[in-house]
Amino acid sequence: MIPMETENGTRWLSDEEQGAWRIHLDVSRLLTYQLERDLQPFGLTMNDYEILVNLSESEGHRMRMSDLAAATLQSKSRLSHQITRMENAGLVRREHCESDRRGLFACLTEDGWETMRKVAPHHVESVRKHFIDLLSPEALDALHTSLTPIAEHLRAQRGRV
Amino acid sequence: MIPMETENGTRWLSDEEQGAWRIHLDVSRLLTYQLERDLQPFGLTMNDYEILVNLSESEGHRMRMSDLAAATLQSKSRLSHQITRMENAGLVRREHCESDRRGLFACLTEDGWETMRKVAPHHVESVRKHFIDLLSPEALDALHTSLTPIAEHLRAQRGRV
DNA sequence: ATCCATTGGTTCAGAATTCAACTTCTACCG
DNA sequence: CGGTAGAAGTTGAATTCTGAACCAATGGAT
Repeated sequence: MIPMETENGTRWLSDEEQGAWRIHLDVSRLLTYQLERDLQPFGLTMNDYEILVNLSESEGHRMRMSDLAAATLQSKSRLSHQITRMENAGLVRREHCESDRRGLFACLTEDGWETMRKVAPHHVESVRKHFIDLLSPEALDALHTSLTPIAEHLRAQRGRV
Repeated sequence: MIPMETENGTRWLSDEEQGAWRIHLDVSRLLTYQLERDLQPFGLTMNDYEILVNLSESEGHRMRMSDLAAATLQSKSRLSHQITRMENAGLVRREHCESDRRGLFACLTEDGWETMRKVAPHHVESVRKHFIDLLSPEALDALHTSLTPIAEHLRAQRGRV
């Protein structure tokens, strides 16, 4: 399948390409919309949840702000605001780092941990219902295989220029 | 592959499932980040661009606000603000609808159309570079096939409750 | 030791987004 | 007809996000 070219040399998308692209866009938006919605009854956003996950999977239930920002693909600024909000909600606490006096840890509080334990099963159920369980194991595998290089490519671009 | 169960009955995700899920999340975020970035030099956001696309593909280069909101998966409120901004930027104009006096059309202006023609090739190139061209035709096809039912499912949920 | 370029993080102002009124008009029911 | 439920859009206030400017600490160079 050779990409169509036109006068100005643009390699426009074929119908198949368009289709794949648009469906990817749609799914990612619809999905975050739905997951967000399923999380709402617990008073959490996807953002909140993702931070809880990251913290609860880390040593000592804490992470350096920068690392957390990198892990969640957010700007430092945004994360800072986010953590402030979560701190006010009692889910998280800031702690100083002795080895580097500029540094701060975001630490899961007891409350944050409890929230996590309570919410996780529902979230997983939600992810299953709206995504995982709608894919055959082969499709899942194919997805993983074909998306991985893209993720790598994009991560590499990320810092650049 | 049987989903693992634990005491409380939660069907946690297997490693493969986790992997597929997380990569999907990452790709969709990294991708919008990158596309946004590639559009920035032209003074457009993805949102702006998507609206231009929708309008330029419609009869008479115009669409009813509601339809546009539905097509772009935004709330009416958000679209309204968005169109106001684009109107101020001269890309779009609001026009009354005679058949329904509540209704409004968002119409592409000459400027909007020109912008579209100028930017589209770059955007397509960007989509190719960061997504399409990194997928084999088979992968593309598989993606389309496996994502379509998900999109349908999510669209069906969308209105519900 | 002293610079100074970098890193880690916050803050502030401006822009975008959400959510809940609110207005106007339509359509339908009795 | 008259009344009213619902649709189409907008508005405004509160929240979140972005990007740049900023401060403080670090880690090398010299």
